[in-house]
Amino acid sequence: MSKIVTAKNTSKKDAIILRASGLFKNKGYNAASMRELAESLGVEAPSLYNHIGSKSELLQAICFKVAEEFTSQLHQAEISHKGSQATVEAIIRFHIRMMVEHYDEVFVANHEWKHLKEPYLSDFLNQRRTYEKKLVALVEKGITERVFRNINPYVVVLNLLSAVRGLEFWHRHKNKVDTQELEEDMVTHLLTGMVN
Amino acid sequence: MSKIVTAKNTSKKDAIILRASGLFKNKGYNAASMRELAESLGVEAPSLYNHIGSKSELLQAICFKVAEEFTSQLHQAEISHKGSQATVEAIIRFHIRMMVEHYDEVFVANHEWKHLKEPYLSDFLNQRRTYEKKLVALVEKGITERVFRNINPYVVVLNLLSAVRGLEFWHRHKNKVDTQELEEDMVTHLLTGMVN
DNA sequence: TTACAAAACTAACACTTATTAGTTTTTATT
DNA sequence: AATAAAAACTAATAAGTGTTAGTTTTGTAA
Repeated sequence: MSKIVTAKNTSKKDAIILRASGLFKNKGYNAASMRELAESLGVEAPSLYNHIGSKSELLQAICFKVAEEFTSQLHQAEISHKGSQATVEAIIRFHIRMMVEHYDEVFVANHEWKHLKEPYLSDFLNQRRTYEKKLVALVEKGITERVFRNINPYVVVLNLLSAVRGLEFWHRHKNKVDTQELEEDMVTHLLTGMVN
Repeated sequence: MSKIVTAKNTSKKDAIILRASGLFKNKGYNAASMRELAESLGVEAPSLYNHIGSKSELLQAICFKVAEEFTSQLHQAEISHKGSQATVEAIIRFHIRMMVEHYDEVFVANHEWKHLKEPYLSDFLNQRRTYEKKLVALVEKGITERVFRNINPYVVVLNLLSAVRGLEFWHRHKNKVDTQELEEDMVTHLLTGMVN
């Protein structure tokens, strides 16, 4: 009937993935049907297969795009050779920005990764473990440099990741707290609760 | 073939609900099939319907059991007329204990509630909103009494709930951090980062 | 041992799912 | 205007879903 509308410089595949992110976030991967996705794009379900290979490919695209962005930003932060505190702050701010600007994709990567098929599931979990380990190492380094307090670095990383993930709550209370204020408060609190 | 085995003082329905909690947690509500649930109980799927009404009834039972426990504990804490700080501490500790002792059920209530059917979905969300509001009010009271710092109470509650929910991460790192140490560290950190 | 109820079973249904095949329409290029 | 490629469509399929009906087995009490 109609056609899939794309913003300029984005392929139709990208348009589909973007819609899938919102749908998967709202209903969960399994409850979201291809018919539903197609309808939200103004198209019949089989038409999608002119642009994509399968439903699970959509989930893979979302999860690995997010994982890659976090991984590459962490890499940038590591090789920037700033101090430990500035590095951690940059990472926190990046997490917050991702959570605000790419909420749907990050949410899906956080909640629906378990529906990835092998070998993608193992791959994803490995990337995640690696990411967490690097974060722990970064905090440990800061501790030996006496930039950070001597708190169990696993607990610190757990608190950092929990706090930014907690922005999911905030997304349901947007009106209550201003965005910029939230970001500053959160960074300040997380850091000054941690820095010597 | 065989029979559903129950611990003493628990009905077969309760045994099914307990198994369903683990299954729903691991695979998600939609991906978990009744045949799978039945198999894990050593029984054929239709046999389950001698004890339960429907699949969604299982989800309801899990979600509302958890919601009720949190609600009633909050009520107990409120009428105990301890100081604001002691009250908040009791609530945090209860959250942590629930997360440790009833991980599966709490996880399902946190992640799979969106698959509840109406009117249960609205009911659940209302209970949740009420809970959060009471928590905010409690923090506000502490602020006016100058027991707590003057931080945006929504942000404080957000951080509290995020932190305890973050124990999901810890469940995958159990070996790295001792349980008791974790609880004490977390309470101390959350409170002394908040108390005057 | 007989009788009754609880709880298992098999078979089947109605429905939804992702996906494929084959065809027609649309779009772009010569 | 003719042609080729892209992308839509309709129809259909195989697999999986929760659930019901009807039947048989199991456990319990008289």
